[in-house]
Amino acid sequence: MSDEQVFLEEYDSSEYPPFAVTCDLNIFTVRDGVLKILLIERGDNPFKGSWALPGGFVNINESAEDAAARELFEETGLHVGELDVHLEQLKTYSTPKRDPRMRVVSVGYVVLSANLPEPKAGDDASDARWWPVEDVLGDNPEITLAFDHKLIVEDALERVRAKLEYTTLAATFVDEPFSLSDLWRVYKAVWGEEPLLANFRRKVLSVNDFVNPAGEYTSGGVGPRAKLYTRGNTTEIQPAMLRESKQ
Amino acid sequence: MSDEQVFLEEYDSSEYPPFAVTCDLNIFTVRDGVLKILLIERGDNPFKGSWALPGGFVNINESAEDAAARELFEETGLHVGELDVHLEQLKTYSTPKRDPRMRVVSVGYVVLSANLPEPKAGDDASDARWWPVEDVLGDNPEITLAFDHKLIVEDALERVRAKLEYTTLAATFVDEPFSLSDLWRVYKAVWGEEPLLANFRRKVLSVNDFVNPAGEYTSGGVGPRAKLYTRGNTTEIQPAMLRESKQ
DNA sequence: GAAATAGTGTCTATAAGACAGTATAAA
DNA sequence: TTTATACTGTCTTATAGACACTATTTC
Repeated sequence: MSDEQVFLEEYDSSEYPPFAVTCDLNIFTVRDGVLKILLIERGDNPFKGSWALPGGFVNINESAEDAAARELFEETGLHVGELDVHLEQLKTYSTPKRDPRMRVVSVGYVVLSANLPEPKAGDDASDARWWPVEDVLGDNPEITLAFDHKLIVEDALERVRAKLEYTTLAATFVDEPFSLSDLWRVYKAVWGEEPLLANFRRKVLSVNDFVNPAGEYTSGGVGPRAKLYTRGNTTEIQPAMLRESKQ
Repeated sequence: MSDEQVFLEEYDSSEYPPFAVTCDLNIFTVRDGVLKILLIERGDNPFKGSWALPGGFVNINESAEDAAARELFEETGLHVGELDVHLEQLKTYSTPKRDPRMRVVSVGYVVLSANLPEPKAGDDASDARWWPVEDVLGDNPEITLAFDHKLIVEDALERVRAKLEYTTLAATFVDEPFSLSDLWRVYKAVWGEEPLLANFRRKVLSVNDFVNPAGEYTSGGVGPRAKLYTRGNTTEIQPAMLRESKQ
């Protein structure tokens, strides 16, 4: 046995402070032109009756990313790796009293996905539903967030807003095929402000492989038929498309 | 006692997997026109003789940020809150076998600071020194990184490079007062490419309150006296100053 | 025809890339 | 006088903002 192997055999890890590690998922979708986030009403203490981000404990033999992907599937049926599902790490939250039960460090994640269905009630939590992000972060008295989850949602929203500026992630929010107006409504919903549609069209079409013509057109509705597109393979928008509030 | 208080009194947290939580610091400085990172040679197993990021265990009653600030002070004498010290969370690393001793989740941080002194050897680690980042990430056989620290340094470097594009953080790398050429050399060292000096000057001076004239001029050296500046209060550069490789 | 929507074209302002050119100080 | 450095100016190009305008479809 090598020196290092002997060391590891004899190593006693019990002297270090034990933490629980969890993941919290900010799952966003755009429905009816509104940015929404999936929250779960807590059926148990602590924070019984408050709303919380979906998530859970990281198992001893999995990474936080794996735990996040697992929880995402359990909660929504979505698989990471599908083209219209995006998962990324947000930030880690570790203030000592953030969970009154025990010492918990939580790794936050952001998930974007196209038009997700209404969650079926009574799965494992007492209630799960899509909330408009505006209600969650505003002063809607119907909803109180558990733990430090309001802070986490604030960080997640800013991350998503910023990412639409310099990545093509907006396209993960729409079902294929989509029109440029569909994509424009995503920006409108996420940013809470509307780029001028004519300039928006010019920008999107000028970014190579942001969207590709699907060869189809819309039918029905008022006005001319809109050309439909599918998602391209480019991930970055260069130069960025800036929010008005960032200029 | 309230329902929630009773619940917390009776709560048994022992059923959840115990993790150790650490922080790892990527402490960057620019010395002699070269971007350098502080590494510590491991005197003990595991990875004895390899180089590792400074850091340590998060205590049960402190946040990961507090632990990072504490370790930074222990390692360098720097206090977070000083004007030329910047600390920010990078990312959390949690793959199951990343530390062979035990299950460790590590929160990575990035620290930027002006021209730091050579660390005094034989503090608590067997050896501590500034390594050129290029050597650390290149194939210099003199240096092997412990754990997944090479991956962490790669992420940290990309973070710092990106941040110089859209923030004024480059100024935390220079001692006050500084000339525009000093600031330009920071960009050159971090990016590994040089923006055209004339255009760089125009850009920096066009960003309101990026730098402020100190009213002084350099003395000595070849050529005309350079005007000196101090750091301004603006944190964002809008529009960003892009690397050539990002265009 | 009115209204909503899809899409085009153009004028202007801003900012960056490229680079020429002037001035200053030390060796 | 040569060399390195500090700094200014200008021409061109790329891009975004603003907005007018045409075309198509439903009611």
